[in-house]
Amino acid sequence: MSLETFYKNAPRHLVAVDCIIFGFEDGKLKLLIIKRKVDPMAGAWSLVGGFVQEGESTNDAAGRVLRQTTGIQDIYMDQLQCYGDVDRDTGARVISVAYYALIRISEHDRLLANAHGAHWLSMHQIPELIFDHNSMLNDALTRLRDKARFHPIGFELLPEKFTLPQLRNLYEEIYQRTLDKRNFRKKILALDILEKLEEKDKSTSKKGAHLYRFDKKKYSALADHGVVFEI
Amino acid sequence: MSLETFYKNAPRHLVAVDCIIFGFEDGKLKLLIIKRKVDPMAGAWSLVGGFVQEGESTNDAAGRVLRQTTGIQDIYMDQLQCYGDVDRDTGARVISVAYYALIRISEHDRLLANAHGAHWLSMHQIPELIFDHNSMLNDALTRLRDKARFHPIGFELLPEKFTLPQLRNLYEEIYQRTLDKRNFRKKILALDILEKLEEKDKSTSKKGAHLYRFDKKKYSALADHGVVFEI
DNA sequence: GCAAAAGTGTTCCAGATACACCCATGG
DNA sequence: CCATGGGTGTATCTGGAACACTTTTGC
Repeated sequence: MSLETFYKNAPRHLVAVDCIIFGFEDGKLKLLIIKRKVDPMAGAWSLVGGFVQEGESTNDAAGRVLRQTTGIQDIYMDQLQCYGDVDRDTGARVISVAYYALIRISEHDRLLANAHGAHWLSMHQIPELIFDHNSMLNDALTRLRDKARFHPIGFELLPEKFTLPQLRNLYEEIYQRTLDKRNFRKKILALDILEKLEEKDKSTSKKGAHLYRFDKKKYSALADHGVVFEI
Repeated sequence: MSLETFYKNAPRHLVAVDCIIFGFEDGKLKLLIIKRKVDPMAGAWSLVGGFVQEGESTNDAAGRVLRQTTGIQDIYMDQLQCYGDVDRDTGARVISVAYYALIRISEHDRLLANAHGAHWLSMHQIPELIFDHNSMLNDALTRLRDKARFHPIGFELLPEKFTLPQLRNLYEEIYQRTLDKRNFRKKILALDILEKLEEKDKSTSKKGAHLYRFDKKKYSALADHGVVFEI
């Protein structure tokens, strides 16, 4: 078979990306979802997504979708997996590549998000989503937990300065269980990626909790190599 | 935007599946690869793959490709991830979904494989593969190791009856390090998924090693729930 | 002065690791 | 009888888990 016929005879498909966008705010793990604008299922809740364009990699497509919705770029994003069932999209046969992203809610453009009809909802408020988007979310949560066991990705969700109780709270949200204060503190400080600041955050207690910042160099070294970071 | 234009205006893409097919034979972890039949890169080594057809899910496509090449079905297979770079295939823009499979070499159809120009090569013999197939293989190896830490998938690669030294050997191949005989034996037997047979395999020693078979019920319970199975 | 959250060490236990000798048998 | 790979038990160490009281300060 010639090159021509090999590629020319193959069927072509619509390919989309869908983004599971996690954030952390008010001590809750949240998800950014939108009201779908087009039929079928117009008006229903949906992950943010879009079609992969000609000359655009799937990674780039996911970055673009995220940027268009939240206004930010250069954020943590990983491919989850491809969803390729024939009938998953009731409007047409669409193969979707799902990505999950971790963003600092404080740093994103709320106005832009609102303009796109996007909303941050905490995990227990998540409604029925269109198509297989609830499955995607579940898979993303599983992946997030797996990933967090060996990589300190939790930091991607926090503002630049944060307190240890905040960080612990984040992991409690991710794993849906309480964590021992002392053990958590011990383990996290042992990683030696945190810089303790003089400032305190008194918003949640009279005594105030020390603010920390992570040491970007040490942090990225760990993030790259992968650390055992069981909580 | 109407349903019509939303889906109709979106670009369509060639979508392929590529399979990283692992096997285990003669104490070596092996990979099934073929000589590519079409240009570009005709004659070069390649993973087995094919285009996703209309009305065919990506999972089904991977199953079909595997069946066509090896003659077997109902085997362990998982999606690895999607490879979506624009220029990854030099013949055309093709988005590929990679799958990895674990098969018992003894049970597959060698004649069929040969007819397709397929060859089993052990890991250290793997040549340069086309496109991004070497990356896919590396990613699959990483995934295999991760998966094997918590799921007893190693069994998928062995014949029905196997000896403990064989099983240990398999894990040594997967992890590329030697494992302590006694500790391995202790841990594997503690899982309580093995049935010891009376027969011995004397092909590798005068004394002979006991053959084992795994208890399918207990095995699948573990495989489903996921076990901590650190070696 | 008291309520409310932050911060701090030690003990215990389980599971991982390290390690050396005897066994069975074919040649 | 000996070479070869199979099979077995124990001591040690490390890291995770459990656990309660003191500190600070705004009200």
